[in-house]
Amino acid sequence: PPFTEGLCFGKALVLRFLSSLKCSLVEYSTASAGKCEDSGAAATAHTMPNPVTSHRIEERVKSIRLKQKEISNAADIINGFIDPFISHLKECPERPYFKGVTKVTTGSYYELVKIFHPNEFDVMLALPVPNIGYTDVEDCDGLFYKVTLQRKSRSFPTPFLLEDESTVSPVNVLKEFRKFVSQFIASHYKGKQVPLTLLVSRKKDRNSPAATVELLDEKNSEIMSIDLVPALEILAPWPKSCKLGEDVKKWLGKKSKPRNKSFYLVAKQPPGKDDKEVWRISFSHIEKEIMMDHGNTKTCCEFYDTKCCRKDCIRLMKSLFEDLKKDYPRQLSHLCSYYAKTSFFHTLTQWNEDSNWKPHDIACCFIRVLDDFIRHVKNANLPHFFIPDCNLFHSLLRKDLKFLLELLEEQKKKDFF
DNA sequence: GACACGAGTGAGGAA
DNA sequence: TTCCTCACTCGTGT
Repeated sequence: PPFTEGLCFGKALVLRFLSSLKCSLVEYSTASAGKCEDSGAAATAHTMPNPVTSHRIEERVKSIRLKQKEISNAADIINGFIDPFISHLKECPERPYFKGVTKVTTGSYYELVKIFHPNEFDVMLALPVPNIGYTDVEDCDGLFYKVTLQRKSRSFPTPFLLEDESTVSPVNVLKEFRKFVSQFIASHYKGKQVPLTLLVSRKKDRNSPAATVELLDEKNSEIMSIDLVPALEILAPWPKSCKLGEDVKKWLGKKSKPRNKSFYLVAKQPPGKDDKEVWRISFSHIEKEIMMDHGNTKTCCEFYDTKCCRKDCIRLMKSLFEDLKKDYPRQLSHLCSYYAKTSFFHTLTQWNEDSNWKPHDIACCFIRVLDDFIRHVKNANLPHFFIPDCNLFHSLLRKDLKFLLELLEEQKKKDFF
């Protein structure tokens, strides 16, 4: 998505991020600090933060982790909604076409990298769709697709099709799904005394592929939300433009082999295009697998002495992003955590050895992850992790990128290096 | 073969 | 380091 305003990664912001660690900022200094160096092929020297800053980063990591008690409460509430919802979805006689859905949990909570509070949940409801064909939309770098039935089928739900009886319509699927969610909430909670109010959100992003269910307390304040995303599950091979590079396969090969080779299409349209009947590709399931099985060796994170700090690094990045967005909500409205995640995956691919991510090196590793993100901004190029030719920064305005680059370089000079 | 259920296991927070 | 809880996988029964 395009940035409509210049980004402001000012010194004050990062100061606030660091000062929230309850310590004063101590400048990074190449004179007083050593260098983080990698023993592997990806070796690039990164300036290492001094011990005080390292300590602050370690404390920050501890403070942003989810609390067990909150997780228990949230799991109670969320599963108390999701499980009956999915059962109802599968059994609803009026909408038999939802019978085959499977639950695919995605997003930061289920990737175990959610920070601060367990208040946002993402669940994809995958509809298997055999015998469909897809063609990519021009000028969208392999991110968006049109979906059609390969042959007419009486079993395929007609409410999901356009008048041509062949085009699978994201607008219709989402409309039907949202209607279903609203009806479920109305019927399931009718007459029951529940401490929370549930409603299908109307406030959020109009182009969201989800039916967002908000859970409100007695004062009508939102305490958590669930994004329910209907998705087409395509069992066919991935589109030509999508792939996992050889370096990724080598790195993940020892720990994990993505088991679910299918891919998903969700009802999200490209920004600035008139055609609404377009699907966006999603690899959330693979992203989750990478996040969970991130190690180069099979034993990574399985024992106390094989722990790594990869997940803590993305948690720190997310907390930095959240702090920035809190201070500049309008200017940073288009800055999304997916950029951090994508850049992080590229860093993991380059620094693939578990020895690069020792827990006591957390500060150094975080700087490395942040540095890599800055480099992507500098080059105005952040390739989608699964679609190498798709630049996620493509739609950003040049002047905004230039402005951002200047700020980041100033940032590096003043605070980090 | 599809589905539901439950035991076993891993991840991560708490003490 | 151990214990506990949640989420997930996989085997078993229907």
